Amino acid sequence: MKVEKTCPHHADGAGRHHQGCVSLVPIFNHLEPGQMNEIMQAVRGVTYKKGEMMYRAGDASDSMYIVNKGQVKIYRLSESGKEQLVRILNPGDFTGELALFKQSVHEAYAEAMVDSQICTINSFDLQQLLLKYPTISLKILNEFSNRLESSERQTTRFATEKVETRIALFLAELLDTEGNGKTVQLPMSKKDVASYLGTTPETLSRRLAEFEAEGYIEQTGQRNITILDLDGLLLV
Amino acid sequence: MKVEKTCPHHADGAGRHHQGCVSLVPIFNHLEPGQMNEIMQAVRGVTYKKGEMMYRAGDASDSMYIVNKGQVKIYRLSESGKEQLVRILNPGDFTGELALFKQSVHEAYAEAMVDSQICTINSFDLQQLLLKYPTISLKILNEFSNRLESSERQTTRFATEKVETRIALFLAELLDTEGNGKTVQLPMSKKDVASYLGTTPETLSRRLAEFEAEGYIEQTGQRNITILDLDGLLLV
DNA sequence: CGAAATCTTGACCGATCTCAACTTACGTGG
DNA sequence: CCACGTAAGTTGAGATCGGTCAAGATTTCG
Repeated sequence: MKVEKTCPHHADGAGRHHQGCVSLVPIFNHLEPGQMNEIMQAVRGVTYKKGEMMYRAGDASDSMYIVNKGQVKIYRLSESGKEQLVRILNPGDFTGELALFKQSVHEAYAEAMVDSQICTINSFDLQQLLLKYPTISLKILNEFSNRLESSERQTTRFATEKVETRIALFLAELLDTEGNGKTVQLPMSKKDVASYLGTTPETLSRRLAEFEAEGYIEQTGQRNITILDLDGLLLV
Repeated sequence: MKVEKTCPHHADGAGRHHQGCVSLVPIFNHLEPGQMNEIMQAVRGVTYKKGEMMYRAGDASDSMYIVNKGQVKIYRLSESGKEQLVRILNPGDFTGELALFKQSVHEAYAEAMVDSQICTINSFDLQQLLLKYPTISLKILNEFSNRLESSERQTTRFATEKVETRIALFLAELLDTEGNGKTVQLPMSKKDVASYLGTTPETLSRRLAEFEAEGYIEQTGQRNITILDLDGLLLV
């Protein structure tokens, strides 16, 4: 649970670490070098070990977290205590946003899935930057738009589609997003996929077996799925 | 389907209509009069009759819509064609945001539930305003944060709670938001509530009848519900 | 190599959807 | 202001989807 600070930018010569960190963040990478430097002043680097929590539901929220290296999983607990995986952050993704623009507490949990390097920006400092460099706001607004769009799409799927269909759509999206030809690799364990899709590992396993029996897909290894008949899959 | 333009701001003396329109919009109402005038230059007023569509899924999206008077319902069709009500816009609320920051098409439908007055701002003009007055961005970011938060909360509920619990939570939230004492008034028909909660009118009707039989609530009229035992309701 | 986690498969049960009939409320026009 | 037609809401019966519990297989990692 211990948090180690890395690349403390006040230490001599350590600033370079931030260069790598900040410049790979989409919301900042359009700025000029001078502005970039100013941002680096506000950014702190932190590393988390696998399994460490970045924040928990109920924690006060006062920073934005940007993933520099590693992978972070965001999940929620429902009112009745069940866990649902909300999303996985990869390098360049950020979180903490929900509470950045109002005083509040986190509603979700953020856990490092592997050893990860995270950059944090204090909420107040970020607001100052946004006021000074309005283009950053547009970037963030754009990111929020996308996330909101996909969250509402997801909500509608949960509200109207059965599990079988949600799984098929998930596979189709994977194929679209990061498919190499016809094969997709699950970005997380099947257990986590089940949580993400609002079902159980048992049901996921059964449905995938069905898809395979019907010739729509082929499972090889534990995380690789070849899509044999995308159209058939989507007709389910 | 006919759209009538009202308060055309180029016509003499018609600007006053905008004053009322713009000033009641939370994202603008912190600005000074001079800035407000500039914004009014970019805003157009439009009225929609009950049942008219403001936009449909697939339409190109290039404006932000702000409800001045009336009520607008936003809903989606899932991949399999089922409808889900996403939210209801009341005066001061806005929509169209998803596509404002990237070229894209609407994924949802916006329909006037009653005769409504809407203010629209062209996407390009809005971006100029955001760059000029960064505080507007912060307001919108704040609004997006809230909406994202509630959308993800909703997703988690769909993913993990059964219908009974979702209904109970919905009632509890209504009570919290706009409850006068112990009585809530449904903001829409039960049919729409069912759609919003991702269930059917039949199931909603049954569960409410159960709640009533168990003494948690009392239904009077078609849209009024008195909460007799909130704790009992939430334990369901 | 062994413990722990993940994944799979089976059997069962319960929640919710569907279809259908009926009742009630609402809006329009006479 | 009432009557009618349409939409909304209710209630019942049956079918199905998906969750739970349990056992076994497989994988991973120390």
